[in-house]
Amino acid sequence: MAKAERGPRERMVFSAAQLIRRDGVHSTGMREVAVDAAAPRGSLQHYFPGGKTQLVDEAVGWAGGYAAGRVARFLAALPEPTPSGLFAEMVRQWTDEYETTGFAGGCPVAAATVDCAESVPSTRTAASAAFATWTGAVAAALTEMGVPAKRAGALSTLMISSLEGAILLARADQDVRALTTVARELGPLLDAAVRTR
Amino acid sequence: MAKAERGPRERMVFSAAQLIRRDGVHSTGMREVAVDAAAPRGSLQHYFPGGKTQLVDEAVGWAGGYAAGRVARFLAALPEPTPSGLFAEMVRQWTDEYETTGFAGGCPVAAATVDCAESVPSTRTAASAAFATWTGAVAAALTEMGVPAKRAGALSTLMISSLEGAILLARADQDVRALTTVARELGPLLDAAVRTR
DNA sequence: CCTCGACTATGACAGCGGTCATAGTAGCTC
DNA sequence: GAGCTACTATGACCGCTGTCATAGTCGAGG
Repeated sequence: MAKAERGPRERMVFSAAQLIRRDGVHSTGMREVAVDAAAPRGSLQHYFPGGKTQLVDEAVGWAGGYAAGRVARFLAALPEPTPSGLFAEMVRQWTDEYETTGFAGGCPVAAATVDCAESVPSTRTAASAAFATWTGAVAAALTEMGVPAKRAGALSTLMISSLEGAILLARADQDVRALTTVARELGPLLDAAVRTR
Repeated sequence: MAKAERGPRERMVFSAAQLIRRDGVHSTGMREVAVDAAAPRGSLQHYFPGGKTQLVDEAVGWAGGYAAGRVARFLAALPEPTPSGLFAEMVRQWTDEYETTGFAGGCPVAAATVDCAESVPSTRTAASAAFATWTGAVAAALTEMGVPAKRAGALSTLMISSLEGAILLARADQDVRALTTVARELGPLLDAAVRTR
């Protein structure tokens, strides 16, 4: 799972994100992260002197950047990009994972929000920033497709909200139906926002 | 916070739901629940021989029933019920709470899903059931408003997905904007599904 | 009064988790 | 080779948590 080429520090951040995604923040131990990343335990305190909080915050930030990067890649890959097409791709990433590898993981940013929003201010801030970079990427993609700037922000919020919620439902039900439903119902609304049509 | 009239058992379930809502499942201790419920610690093992798992499962179930009950009450209170009006009320419950008492709490069912979906099968099932009763109540309300049965199910999934996601965003941002945005953007789509119009 | 069941009250325990302290190694520069 | 820095390696500690065990209270029924 952890790609070997990266340095141990980045591997630990990556592993932390993966484990948080699956078990939540509190159930993910530092030792567990080190083992999963095939990194020495002593490196934790060396690279993350801020302790677990710092590691979690960086994992959340990493996830935000990763999600934004995916949006950009989707946009580049789609032949004729439309809002509904983008959303369908975002949803498909999850349905693909759930159908092939099971319903083990959710969104790490959501997990951090649920577990730390009230207790760890810096993590709450990190989650907010992660959501912001993600929605920002989506909004930029929408404007590039011809959606007026003002609505692009609102629609990106709607897209990511319904995606996050559908992920929750899908994991609870162990069924991708919520995800496919959301994509189908929201598609026409999204495409209707394109300016010249 | 805990209403005094109820018995200690119900108070503990209620307190568990409240604490889980705020701190997540794993960060909520049994002793803490007892204190919050003003219940004796010894009663935990008496009323919940299944341990923490049983308590959490019941708290999740309680939350599902509570959410469904709210839907029914909204429906009865609205003079001329429309899908968008129902959704606006569902959202308003959260914006009201956040604006008056702060962003301390999220949805307990979401918290249980994030923390236990992979590790505690019975809790995952309980969360699925809670979501099912909630979506069921919303779908029933929609059909009563004239939405065709098939779409009512899909729209209820969409409504709850986007509500749950918006709750996450709002908590992370400490700003109700995501909630109000979702309500505004989704309103017309929901009302357009009413059969005779 | 005695008993019995429901409930309450504590204390102990074993496990685990994050963090600190300390020491060791590797590689580079002077 | 001395010395310095970056990184690795462990062991110990302390606090917390869920759970178990045991004992106590209290009210109703016989």
